[in-house]
Amino acid sequence: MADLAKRSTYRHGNLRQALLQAGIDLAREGGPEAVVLREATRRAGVAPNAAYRHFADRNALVHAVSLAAMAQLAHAMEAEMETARAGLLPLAEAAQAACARFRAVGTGYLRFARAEPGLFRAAFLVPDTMAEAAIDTSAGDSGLTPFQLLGAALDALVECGRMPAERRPGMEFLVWSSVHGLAVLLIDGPLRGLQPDQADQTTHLLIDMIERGL
Amino acid sequence: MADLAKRSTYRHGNLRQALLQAGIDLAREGGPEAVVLREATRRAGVAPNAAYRHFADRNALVHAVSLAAMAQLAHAMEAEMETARAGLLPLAEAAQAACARFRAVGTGYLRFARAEPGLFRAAFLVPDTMAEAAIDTSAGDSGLTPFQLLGAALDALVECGRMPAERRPGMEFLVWSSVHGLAVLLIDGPLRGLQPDQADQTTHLLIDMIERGL
DNA sequence: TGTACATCAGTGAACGCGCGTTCACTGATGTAC
DNA sequence: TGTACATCAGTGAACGCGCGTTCACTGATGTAC
Repeated sequence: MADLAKRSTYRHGNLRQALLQAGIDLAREGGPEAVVLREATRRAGVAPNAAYRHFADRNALVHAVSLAAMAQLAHAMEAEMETARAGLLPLAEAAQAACARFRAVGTGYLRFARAEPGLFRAAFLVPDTMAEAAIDTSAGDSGLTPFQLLGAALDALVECGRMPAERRPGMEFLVWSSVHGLAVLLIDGPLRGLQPDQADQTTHLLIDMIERGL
Repeated sequence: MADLAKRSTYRHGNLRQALLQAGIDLAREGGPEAVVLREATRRAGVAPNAAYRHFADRNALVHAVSLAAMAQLAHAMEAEMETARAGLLPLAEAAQAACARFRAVGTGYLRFARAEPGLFRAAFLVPDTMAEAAIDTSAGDSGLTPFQLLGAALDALVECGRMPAERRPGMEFLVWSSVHGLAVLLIDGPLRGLQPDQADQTTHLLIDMIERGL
């Protein structure tokens, strides 16, 4: 940040934060495997081993970057939901609002994946083995993780009768799979050549298909 | 293969094939980034630079491995389709057969991903930028790539009236996304902790959801 | 059928690279008296 | 208010590692005469 240039003599001040930010930048540019300890210290203007005052090893830095990336994903989804909410007529019925919210969850997810593919990939290192790791510091302003945002949107669909309650259990995994798959194919996979408007269109069609299948 | 041990003096005989096989083994064990030129030559019992007689560079080897992995994926899907076909009653109607075939495509895809996660990941380096790269040497016995197998299964669903024709265009991308996403979440992502039977169950539910959404 | 020769698949040694990590250190800062 | 001292964030040099790749070479094989 501003600190990076300012520092002329040593005694850095906020090296941990500077290293984390450098790590985030690296992940943004090249995904999680591009988070290289030495490069992070270079960007922070510091000797390579200084990093070990703040992170146990490279893995600890990557993990911190991953958590930050997950939080950014949550933010992007929240922003998309807010945009969708604001676009509704004041007296929209509950069902319409729930649908719009659900679509915004998916749209926000895919928007972030396409805008920040490196961070998106970095975000998916963190849940160490279980989906239960959703209770994390990887939340957005609302305090919810991306996974929880999706769950809440599905709950709303059930409440307003837009989706049968007996299908609700486990449904977040199915919806998540669908949206995540498109994200991966778009940013890493064989669909990476698609034009932005084609990608938008495909996103729209995918969410249509999911809605039909709820 | 057998050659690997047999070779005592040099003049290898089939070094290209041996290197490719070693590369496939490496990808199986650790994904595409584990395909290391030097290790492949070690396994083939040959000096590191000997590889350059048969592959332009490391990338060329990885690419060949990736094509082979894609072909194995196609094989797994074909096998699953054959199993499904054999399980039908002799006089099953077309709609039932088409559904079974469609489900087998998805099930086979996910089965391969879970059985061979390293190869599965390696397979997805190959389509260089476009989905058009589907016309490749990455086909199975039927001569069809995984992508084409899915397309054919969808065509059959349209023909037997199980799916509206106007939704057919582009549908393979949507179905592919859904199935691929679950594969990624199961092998790399937050769902990697699921028990095999839970994964089976989720696979089943996902394909149910897709069928409803066709 | 025998000999000279070109080919080219493999050898062996070496290169430069950037990485993560460890070591013994130094000197500015904050604290106790 | 001034001084002695412990703390600890950063330094500088070095390590071993495995990688991809290049070089000049050698010697078995297949071919032309």
